[in-house]
Amino acid sequence: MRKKNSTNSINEKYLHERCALNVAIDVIGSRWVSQIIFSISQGANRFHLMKEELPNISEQVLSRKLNTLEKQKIIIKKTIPDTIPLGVRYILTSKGESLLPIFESLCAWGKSYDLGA
Amino acid sequence: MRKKNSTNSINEKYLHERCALNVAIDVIGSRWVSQIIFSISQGANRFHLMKEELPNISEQVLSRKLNTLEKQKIIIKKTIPDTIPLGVRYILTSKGESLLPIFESLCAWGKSYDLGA
DNA sequence: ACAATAACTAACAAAATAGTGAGCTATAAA
DNA sequence: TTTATAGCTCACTATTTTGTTAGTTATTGT
Repeated sequence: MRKKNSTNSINEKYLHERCALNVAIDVIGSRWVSQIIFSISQGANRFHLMKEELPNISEQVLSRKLNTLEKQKIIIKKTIPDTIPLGVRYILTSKGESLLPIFESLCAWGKSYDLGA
Repeated sequence: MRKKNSTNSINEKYLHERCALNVAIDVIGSRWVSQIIFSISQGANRFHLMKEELPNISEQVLSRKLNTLEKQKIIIKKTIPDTIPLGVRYILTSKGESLLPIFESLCAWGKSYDLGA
């Protein structure tokens, strides 16, 4: 649980108010998140498919990240009718989709950085 | 100190190898970092100027972030000759500069997200 | 002598994030 | 009846990141 009045929280709030850049970074800046969004965009849009795509993630962590992304309206969770056991599909919202080109820029940046350029 | 063989570290490495996007996110995804880079780009390129720009940051944290950014070759530290006490100026490398347009995209994204669009 | 400034670092504590292992619901197939 | 699948959640520990407090070096101004 987050402490509402820790300096940590206060600073987070300060940065969010200072510039929306910090809001964006708090959304995409934690582990697995960008990879999950990318996986969904590539069709790995169900829990078990993501587990295959990201073999090192634990179910608990995957579940937490998906819940957070849902709260942030980056993804929407839809149950798939008439499936047994009941299936769930995750869909990117337009907000989520609009991150994809930014991910491409970051990826390109990271590649040239890796090469020491 | 980081533990080299924690699952945490192993997963970090896995993600870096998987896609350079994750490298980029590890660079810009921690607190204050984007704001520091932006401040330098705007001319707040000395320790005491950054403290003014970011009144809530502690000196220890600022120092740590600057050292990390230097190791990552995002910034370069230069002493200013003939200043007393000795001044230090931080300069963005081309790698650092090339983050600025990405920050703008993220900022724009964050703004529309804030508005609930 | 003492305070002030610039630019830190060290030792530590607090908070937050990431990961572990078990368990749950429901159905159906072997 | 046990096992399997899908999609989780709970209580917990480990690890990492953030923040706190005090102190350092060197020089000038009072």
